Amino acid sequence: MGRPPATASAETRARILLAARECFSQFGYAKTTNKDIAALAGITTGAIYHYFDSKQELFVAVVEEVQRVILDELREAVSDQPDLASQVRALLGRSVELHAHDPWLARFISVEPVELTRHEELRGLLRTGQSAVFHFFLDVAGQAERRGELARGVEPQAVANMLVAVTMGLALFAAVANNDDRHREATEAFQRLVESTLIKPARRPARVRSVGR
Amino acid sequence: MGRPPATASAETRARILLAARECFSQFGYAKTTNKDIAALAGITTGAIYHYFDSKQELFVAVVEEVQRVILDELREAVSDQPDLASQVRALLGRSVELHAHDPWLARFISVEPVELTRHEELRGLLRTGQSAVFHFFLDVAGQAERRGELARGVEPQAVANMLVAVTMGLALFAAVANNDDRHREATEAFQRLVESTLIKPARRPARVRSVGR
Amino acid sequence: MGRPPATASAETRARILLAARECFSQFGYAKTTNKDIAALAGITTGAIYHYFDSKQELFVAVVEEVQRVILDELREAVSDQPDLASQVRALLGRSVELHAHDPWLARFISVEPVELTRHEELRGLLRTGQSAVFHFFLDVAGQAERRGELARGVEPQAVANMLVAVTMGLALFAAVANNDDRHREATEAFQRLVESTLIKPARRPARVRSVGR
Amino acid sequence: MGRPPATASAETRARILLAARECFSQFGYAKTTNKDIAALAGITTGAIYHYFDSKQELFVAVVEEVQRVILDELREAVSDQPDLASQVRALLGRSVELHAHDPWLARFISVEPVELTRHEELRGLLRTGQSAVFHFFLDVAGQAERRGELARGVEPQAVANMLVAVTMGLALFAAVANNDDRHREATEAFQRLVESTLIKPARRPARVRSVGR
DNA sequence: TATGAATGAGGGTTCATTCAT
DNA sequence: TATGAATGAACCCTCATTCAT
Repeated sequence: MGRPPATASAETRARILLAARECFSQFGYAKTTNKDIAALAGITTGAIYHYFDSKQELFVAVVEEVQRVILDELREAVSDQPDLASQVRALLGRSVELHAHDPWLARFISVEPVELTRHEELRGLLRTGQSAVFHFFLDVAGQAERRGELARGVEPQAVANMLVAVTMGLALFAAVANNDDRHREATEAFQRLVESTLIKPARRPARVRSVGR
Repeated sequence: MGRPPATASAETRARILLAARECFSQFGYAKTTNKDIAALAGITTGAIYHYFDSKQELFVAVVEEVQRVILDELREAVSDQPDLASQVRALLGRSVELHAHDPWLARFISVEPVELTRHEELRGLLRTGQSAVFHFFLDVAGQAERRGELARGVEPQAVANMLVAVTMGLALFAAVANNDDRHREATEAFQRLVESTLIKPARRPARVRSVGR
Repeated sequence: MGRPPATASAETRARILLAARECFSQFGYAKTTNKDIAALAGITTGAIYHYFDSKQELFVAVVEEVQRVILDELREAVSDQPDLASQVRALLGRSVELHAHDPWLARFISVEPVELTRHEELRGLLRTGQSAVFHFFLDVAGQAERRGELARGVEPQAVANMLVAVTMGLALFAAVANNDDRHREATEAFQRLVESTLIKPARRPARVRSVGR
Repeated sequence: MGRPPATASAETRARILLAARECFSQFGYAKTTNKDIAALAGITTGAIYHYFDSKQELFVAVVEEVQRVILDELREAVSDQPDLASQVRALLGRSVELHAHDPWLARFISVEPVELTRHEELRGLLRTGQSAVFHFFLDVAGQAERRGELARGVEPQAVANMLVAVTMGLALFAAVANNDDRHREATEAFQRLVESTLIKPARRPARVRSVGR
């Protein structure tokens, strides 16, 4: 209030973070140049270094910010949902909204784990774990198990893994298709799968067989 | 197959393609250097240019090769499967096998669409469409619809989209988790979802509501 | 001295000069950054520009200040010494004291001529000549000649050149060895040379031959 | 002989080393740019990296080469000289010749220790010790002691330190004065000091007093 | 007087690409 | 066919300098 420069400064920093998020989402870490980010933020490349020590640090700052926002969204979405199917529906719904409303935010979460896999320098800088989202899904699946919603022999961990994979896959699909409607369609189809209303039950239901080897 | 005297030249070209596939899978297009590829192929960077006009051309050559192989695998996997659930199981099973047997091949299919999105130069060079896999899944879903396996109001396109998304998601998950067992678990969980044996039916099944907005 | 109410401003300026002297001595002109100097002076880089027009001007200000101080020291040291050998001893002794007491001041005089050679921009800005120290030594040698202390055929200029070279060499040595004791040892050895008490006279003294070509 | 490319390559490498030696001597490590070196060597900056991993490695390569050459010169100069005074004369004479014949080589040895002091990154890369020249002088002084040429109480180490300091000082002087004649004059004056023929003995020789503290 | 945000030029370095051999 | 020397553009980053506050 009484400190305009600090305000302006914080605002610039936020603009850089936002621009970086968009560029990294769109082009990936390696292809994004400081010039891209600076141009989008309306500054020059040198100014970035007043706020972040390096491109690497900027990337992890984006990661940490996005993780925080996404986790808040996810947590809020599942609260008050009575069972797993509703929770998943809520999550997917929130995810679709996010994609429509802030594509770069949503896409970033499918970009981030890949970049962290590719660039070990980045992994080392990340203070928060990489697996925050996984733990969230593990929580959700664990609670479902405790409520007796999982079929016999189904491990919560496996469900969490699957949900992580599907979430990333849908985010990736949204990024690649670049089409909100197709994204919603795909999401809805998955939701029906969860609710067993996608595919008509076969006459003689296939016995559960192991997948793979 | 039918040309026994495969020249040394053809062999070198194959080695380059293989090395490129691995590097692109692991590091992405931008971070992979010609030197990386050459080193892995046991040659020098200059030699690459006897076989491919540019790094870009090399990438699309890998794309086309991988698409061919993958589509063959997928087509073979679904043949002789009577219904959608079995087909999906067969696809997923084959996919898990591929990941275990040739990780770089399998991972490449989750890398490729992202790279094509990021680098428009590459998109322009691709002779085959980017959506070969999508069309394959559309076929599968269309046949299921014609067999009456899809619930009322379910569009085959939506199912295809969802299957593409889930497939990419699982491939991504395999790449990121770098753990064949977790990958299989996640895949199996999804398969149970398809077969409605993952989640116990809720007492009063939630009405099908639209997901998202 | 005669202006008691030294303003805070003058004090800041002095701090900058001192910090600059230390940084330039230690890192040289090119490697020293304004930030280094500002940090050591306890201010920010912008403030430097209230006192000096540029890094270059700051450097020459340091040069001029150091030259003044050093020349005062040297002049005071030689006064009241009856002959060349005593004068040299006095000079060297004072020099050793300076190095022990204010290393950065002393080292600066071996740094300064090199920097002026390397950066012609700096040479142009220097108001005082570069050769003040040389002229001082020329004076000393000239007086020795007039007192008949130089051997036949020895030019005072040559003696002055030699003394400049040795002085710089010892200063350089002090900076590099970073060890006051070794510096004193070396200085003392040179002093004995001047007094002909370092090396025992050879039986048949080598005839004076020209050095070099 | 039968390998022209290797020859051309080695020749380019040598040209880079030579250009680097000159630039580092003239401008110092920090101010010398790769562009300077490349231009002088008649190539582009990128080519430097075919031969040296970094500017730092290039610098230490120059150091090691120059040390080798200089030490060979010094060793050859002192061989066959019967006593310390003659050895010093021979060394100084050779040094003057070097300065006249290859200024950059000679000047580099006064630049090198300073740069190593300023840039710790360089120190870490240097495989050979920094003190090769010092050890050489220590040898010379040690032999003189064993021949009984040093006055009572004179440590060979002190003599070596002094000789190193004087040598560096003369090299510095040559670089700064940029005048072969003045350099020779100064060197000759020092040589006469060694031979006690510079200054006439004072009537009452000053007692040997400690210099400094 | 002093700050610190911002600029812009330039430095070291990488790398796809070319080409003589 | 294959090498590896060489180029030149582009990248990340630094830093002297300016200026609004």
